[in-house]
Amino acid sequence: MAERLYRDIGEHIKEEIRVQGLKVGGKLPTERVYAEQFGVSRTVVREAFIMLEIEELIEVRKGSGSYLIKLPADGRLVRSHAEDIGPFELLQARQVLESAIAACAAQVVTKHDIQLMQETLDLEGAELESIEKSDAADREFHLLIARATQNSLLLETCTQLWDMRERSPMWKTLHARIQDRSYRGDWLADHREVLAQLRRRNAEGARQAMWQHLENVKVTLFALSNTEDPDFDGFLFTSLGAGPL
Amino acid sequence: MAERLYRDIGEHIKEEIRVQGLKVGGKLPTERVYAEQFGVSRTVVREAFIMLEIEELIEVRKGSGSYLIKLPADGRLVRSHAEDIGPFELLQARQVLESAIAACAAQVVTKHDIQLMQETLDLEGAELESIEKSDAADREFHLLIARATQNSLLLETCTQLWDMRERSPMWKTLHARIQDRSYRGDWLADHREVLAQLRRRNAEGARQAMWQHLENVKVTLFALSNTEDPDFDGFLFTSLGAGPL
DNA sequence: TAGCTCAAATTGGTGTGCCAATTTGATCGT
DNA sequence: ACGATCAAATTGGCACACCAATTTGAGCTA
Repeated sequence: MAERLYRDIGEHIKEEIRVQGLKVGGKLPTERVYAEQFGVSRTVVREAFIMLEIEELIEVRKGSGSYLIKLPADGRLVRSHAEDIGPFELLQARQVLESAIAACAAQVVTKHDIQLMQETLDLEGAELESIEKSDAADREFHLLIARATQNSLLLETCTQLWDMRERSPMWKTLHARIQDRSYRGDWLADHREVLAQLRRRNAEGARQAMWQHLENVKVTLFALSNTEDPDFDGFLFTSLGAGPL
Repeated sequence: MAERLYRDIGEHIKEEIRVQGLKVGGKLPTERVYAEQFGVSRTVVREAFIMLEIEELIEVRKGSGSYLIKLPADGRLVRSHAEDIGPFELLQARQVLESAIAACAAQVVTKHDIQLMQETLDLEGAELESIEKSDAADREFHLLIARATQNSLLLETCTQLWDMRERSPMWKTLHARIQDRSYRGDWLADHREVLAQLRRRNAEGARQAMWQHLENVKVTLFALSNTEDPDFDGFLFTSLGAGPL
């Protein structure tokens, strides 16, 4: 396969770097040198360099040369933009992070925040039939909690976690399955419990309520993955770890 | 801004994809079309396509065209906010999130993880004089904890928080101030306490040790901001909120 | 001798042309 | 009318040539 030639060259260059023991900060051979060494045009080497640059392995300086930023990983560690993450891994991360965020929010939440959350849950309850609407309310509720911390980074983190859901094509499949069920009612009850704890300014209670909520979601997901076609089973178990609290 | 032209074009193409609502699986305009549209050569567009390909946003098929694999995330979110975020807000977010991550890690940490952390702390202790070295060890220790959860999203989140530090010009100022002091020794003791709790697989202990560590860092930061020139005072209080636990 | 200047060499940046794989659709045979 | 075939159009793959920024060092000057 002559296709994706720049990838082959890029991997060869990585190997070359490893073998020759180039130090971080050191200078790589020039594009022309590699071009001759591998018997390809400089264009291809340049493309390979771009690949290494995107992977944050090298830095390219016009008129000077290219320099090693960090040693290329042998196996697998490059993951600048979190990609193929399974729903379980995502849910576990949300469980760990959002329960902490809920505990934080409980200590600084305002009456206004509480009111907004209440309205959102009312909406979620009223629109249980509409997947679109109740799902939007679901997301909104979680983000309102993060917003209540008044820390933009926590809100940002939470937003990223939720955005990641839409990016995964797998989530669409799960979505379709959950759609047929009535777990949404259970989850709404979870949400109400979280809100109740927030109302009482009970940090530990909010943490545990949020933890339990996402535990329930995980269990649901697990049940779905077992009872139906096992097309995406390998997908689920990227890692489990971490029990409650 | 003639340098790194392919990056500009690549970002423009991402924006184009978002704006025009191209569906996943859909076909992108050809390299030639983009070349004309942006007024650059096809070579540059090709490089931009390679960038998107490395980021796993598109798939390039010879003789056919390029196809969207998933919607590009709006990268402006993190980066645009990164500038406006004060050290206190960042530290608070780290306190909330990293303490939860530490609790999670305590439940699944392996002997090997513990060993790596121990070595990192030994290094941190040995290099207390070198700002560079001990700071790198500091970062490494925190990331090792996140890595121990075996959840790539938690690691990713933690990494983003630390990367944000470098992005803030303010942190350099703080860095220079802390450099003169010997808080590093105190923080190393904090780290050792966290590691001790992880060794005992004590989730609650790890959570509180990490919380206390970052509380100490916040206090240090606060002290520095009061005793010295008040140039960056307005900078600090973006939000405080959230007490311990 | 130390330092400055500037031109040549080095190195990455970009544009153009042609090649190869794929797709498309018109044409021919049944 | 249907389908197989194949040639032309489309599209990405690659090489080469030239441009621009940077570095280097020889030679000049103080």
